[in-house]
Amino acid sequence: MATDADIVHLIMKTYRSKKGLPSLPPAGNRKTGPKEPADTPSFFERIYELVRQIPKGRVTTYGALAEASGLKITARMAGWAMYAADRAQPPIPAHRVVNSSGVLSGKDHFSTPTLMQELLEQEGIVVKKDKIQDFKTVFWDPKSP
DNA sequence: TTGTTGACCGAGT
DNA sequence: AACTCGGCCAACA
Repeated sequence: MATDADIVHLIMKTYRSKKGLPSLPPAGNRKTGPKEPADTPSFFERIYELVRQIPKGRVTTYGALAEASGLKITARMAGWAMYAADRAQPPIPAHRVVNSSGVLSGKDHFSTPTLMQELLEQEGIVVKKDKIQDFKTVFWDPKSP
């Protein structure tokens, strides 16, 4: 079981240096995306705040985050915020957010094709074919922590 | 202004 | 289980 520090270290590998902010695309597949969290009066920080509360070994969904935020935003907007997750400070455990089917839909945004799955497995979560097993058990609802 | 694009979702087939 | 489809809405071109 990895410590929080280990996890943060791994996630940090995907970060561009803070000073070189403009250099975004981690894997070269980023087309457009949200501006810096600070620019948008933001539900960004609100979402990130919730993501930081997800316990190790548990996951939640974009829709659950949107609903729990208390803001009028949709799951799509939560996903939009996660698009800039690598710029969140302090870092957030972005690997603990999956879609409502338990699929690792955001895995392409990590530094390697397997990093997201590896981080989850380190926390004891079983992933098969990009899908979380026993999703109901592992799911954590930010609305009722 | 309009059309297109997403780390989405739920219902339907 | 694996698809579609309509709704969603901020940012871009």
